[in-house]
Order: sequence, then C-alpha cells, then structure tokens
Amino acid sequence: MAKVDPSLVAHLPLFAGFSTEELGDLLREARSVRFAKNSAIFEEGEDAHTFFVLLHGHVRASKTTPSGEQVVVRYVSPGETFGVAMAIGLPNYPATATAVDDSVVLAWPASTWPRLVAKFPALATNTLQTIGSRLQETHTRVVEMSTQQVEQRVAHALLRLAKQSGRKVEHGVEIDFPISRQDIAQMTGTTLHTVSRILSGWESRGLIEGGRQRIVLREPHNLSVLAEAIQGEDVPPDRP
Amino acid sequence: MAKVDPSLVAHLPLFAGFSTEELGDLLREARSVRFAKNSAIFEEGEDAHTFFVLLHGHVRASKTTPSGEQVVVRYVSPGETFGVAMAIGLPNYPATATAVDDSVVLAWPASTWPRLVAKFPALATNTLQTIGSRLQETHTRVVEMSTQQVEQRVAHALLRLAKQSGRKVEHGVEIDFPISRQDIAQMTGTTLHTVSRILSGWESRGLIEGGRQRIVLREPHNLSVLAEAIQGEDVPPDRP
DNA sequence: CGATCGATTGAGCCCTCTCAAGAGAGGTGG
DNA sequence: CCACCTCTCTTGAGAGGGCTCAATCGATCG
Repeated sequence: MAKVDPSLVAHLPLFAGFSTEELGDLLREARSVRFAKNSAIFEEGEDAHTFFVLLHGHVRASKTTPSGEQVVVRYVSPGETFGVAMAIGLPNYPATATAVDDSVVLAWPASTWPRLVAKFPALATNTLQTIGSRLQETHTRVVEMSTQQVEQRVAHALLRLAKQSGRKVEHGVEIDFPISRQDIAQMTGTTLHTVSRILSGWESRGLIEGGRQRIVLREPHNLSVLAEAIQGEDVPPDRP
Repeated sequence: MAKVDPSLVAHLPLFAGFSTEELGDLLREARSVRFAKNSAIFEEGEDAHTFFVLLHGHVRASKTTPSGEQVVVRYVSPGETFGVAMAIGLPNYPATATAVDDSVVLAWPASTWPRLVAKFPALATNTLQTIGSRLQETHTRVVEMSTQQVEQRVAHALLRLAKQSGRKVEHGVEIDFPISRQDIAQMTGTTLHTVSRILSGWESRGLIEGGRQRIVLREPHNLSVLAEAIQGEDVPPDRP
C-alpha cells in the first residue's frame, strides 16, 4: 500500500470541486493496489466490496450471458472510476473487471461510500455525471447496433478506442493496450471471424496495420469516412 | 397549473427519504402540465430547460440518427423521472420525448436543479440510483442485441413492456398504451416487417393477440420459454 | 364514407454466421 | 537455447436469418 500524491489525482472528475484538504481526507481511506496483466480485479456477481479509480494501465469490463457468451461493456482508461456498483444501489458487481495490462488502482471499501457521500456531497454529483456519460455512450452503442452494419460499427469502435487510448506512433495511432479480434467482436456484437475479415480488408487497403493483439490506425480520417458511410452509398474504389 | 397532493407522490423513488415538509418545498417549485396524445414534450438537441416526473400516461424517448432512422430508447411509466439531462451535465436533451397517451407530468425548471440538490442531497443519490438502473437496463439491451436472434429480442421486449405497463384483461396481459410494430422494431433493432411476421406467427400459435397498436400476451410463460431459447435448440412443434 | 396510417405477406437477395482447417507468433519448460 | 505448445489470427465454403422491395388489405378517424 503506497502513499498517493494528492496533486497527481486532484484533476480527476471524481474529485472535481474538492479542496486539497478534503482530497487528503478521501485518499487517506484508499489503498493503492497493483494487478498483473490478465488478472481479475473482480467478478460479475461477486459482492461489491470495493470501488476503484484506475491510476495506471487498462481494465476491461465484460458481462457473460447464461449460455456463456461474453460481451465487452467497456474499457476503463486511467483516471476513470469503476466498480461503483454500491453507489448505484447494486449489492453485487454487474460485470467482471480484468486488467488487460499491468494496472494500478486506488481502492476504497464500499462500506465507506455512504459516509463519504454524506461528508462530501460533490462525490454524488460527480459520480452522477460519470454514470450519466456512460449511459449516453451505451445509448450510442445501442443506436449503432440498431442501424449500422458490422463494418461501420467496427470502424466506430476502433476510432473510439484510438481517441480514448491512442498513442502516436510512426505510421499513425496505435491502440495502447493488447486487444484481440475477439475483443473487438465482443464490443461490436459480431464474431471474431467477421472482424478478422474486415481488418484484413482494411490492412490490404492501407487503412490500418495489424498484429497479434495490436492495431495501428494509419488513416484515421479515411476510417471515419467509412464509419459514417450511408447505407447503400458507394465507397470510392481502391487506387491500383 | 394544478396543486399536487404530496401524499400521492411521496412514495416515488425520486423522493425517497424526504420528510413531508421537504417534499412540500420541492413540489411548490413544480408545475403540473398535461400533454395530449402524440404531442412532443421535448425534442432531441433542444436545450434542457426542464426536468420531469411522469404522473399519468406514457412517454416514449427516442433518438434519431443523422440518416433519419429512429431508435426507441425507452418507455417512461408513471412515477418515473425523465428529462434529467441537466443532472448528468448535458446542456441539451439527448433524446426526444413524446406522449404516447394523454399524459400528466410534474415539471421543474432545470435552473432550480443545482439549488435543489444543494438543499436536498438525497435528490442526487436518488437520481444516481435511477440513472444507475437505467445504465444496467441499457447494458442488458446491448448484451441481448449482441447475442440473441430477433425473435428472442422481440419476446424479451414484449415481456418487459408487459411487466412494466401490463394490464390484466380477459385473455391475458395487455400492454397498456398504443404501440406499433414499428415501435417494437425500433426497440429491438430490426424492421417492422420482421416484427410483423414474428407477431403473426405467434398469433397463429395462440401466444399473443394483436391489433392496431395493440398487443395482448395470452401465454406469457410460453413467451418466456421462447425468449430464453438457446441457439439451435429445438422448440416443441405446434399442436395440430 | 373516403383517406390515411398501420399491418400483412410474398419473393429474392445478401450480409453475416457457422463450420472447418491451417498458419504464425509468443511463451515456456526442459 | 531450442522444441513444443498454446493462443491468435487468417481464410474458404456454404447456409440462412433477416432485410429490401413491392403490393394489398384493413381499420380508425375526420
């Protein structure tokens, strides 16, 4: 359990409107914990004993259906809050959280939530904003799944991941954590086979560059064009 | 602007933990407004000037894509809060709200929200719970759209509507507001043609009874069975 | 009683899934 | 350090669920 420097986290949305002193109070109750790549932080259904802020790394939240299929709910980036089941009245975690990279989190016992909220009302309003944005994002996803074809959905998913966790590299923007075709399929409601075919197609057109659990967007702009393509509209053919 | 009897709304989730007096304070700032069937309460993109509690009737929230397709976000039942864009930090409504039946709402100016939340912290925590549940429901929808076939999704949608707004009638449970095949298509990410075919099929099997903007579930249990059907699993054939 | 809006139904196609096989990359243990 | 083994990715062939296009019917409302 390491000490956390308040000035490093003061700018996070969860702590908006907090004085240095208040922030100190809050951080004093948190532990800092490290999770190795591919380890589970919590499991769906487990009782929600802790809530978290991600400091370092990346976390995947996913749900499993009764028949065993997995769906990726979202990827958590550094600075984001997760595991706040308690705050929204759930006694159990609604999804499984897995570190996709070596990750460091701040962890508070869920039992402290009521007291902390009573003491710091800004905690509730800040969390409300966060959950609200997440609701918007999820609605966007529903709209996309309802109205777009798989290729457009995959394009949107990649662009979103790049915006959220992109790292500039020589030939474009690389998604900054290991992500498989299967993961993308589970984000977009399709199969890994279809994703593989689509990415292969894009790679041969020079739009992206792929690898094992690795994707680089070489032409984000052209990918956006593809993502916005209207049903039945022609796409300009490749250059020979 | 009618007077609202506090005792009639005291049990609503938004007001949980309020004293009679506090509730009176809150209600004093609200107006009660009636909207005729098929009238718009607010439009997507409009600035979020008001937030609401539905007292009577039913409201459909829907989003429109750039290319003009509509997606139904949810149906609001009496007692529920809606239009809380302001609370989650949105300056504009993210969806259009339409009264699908003659409806009565309580309306607060959005500008009062910050003051009300400061005075009544329970307002924030109650809204947090509400938005949290909605996030869960939306995630469920994403999971369904990712893993289930259209027939199962439609079955789930009808069962949910019946549970939420069902009225017992002679031959089963009727969905208590006008809903078209098109509406159901927009809830489940399919076309009205496919919904029509599915409902026709069910009607001939005696599972439901249809009509113009009207659906009665005659055998909710068998519909649940259908809704949970596993990929590729056989369904018992009809009786001759 | 006519007009408009919702529902039904057929025909044909295509996007995407399923089934199947195999190749390449990385990690691991002897 | 190399061989093996596992996990990821690729690609083909075929099928089918659901969509598109099109026409008609029926019911509710003014």
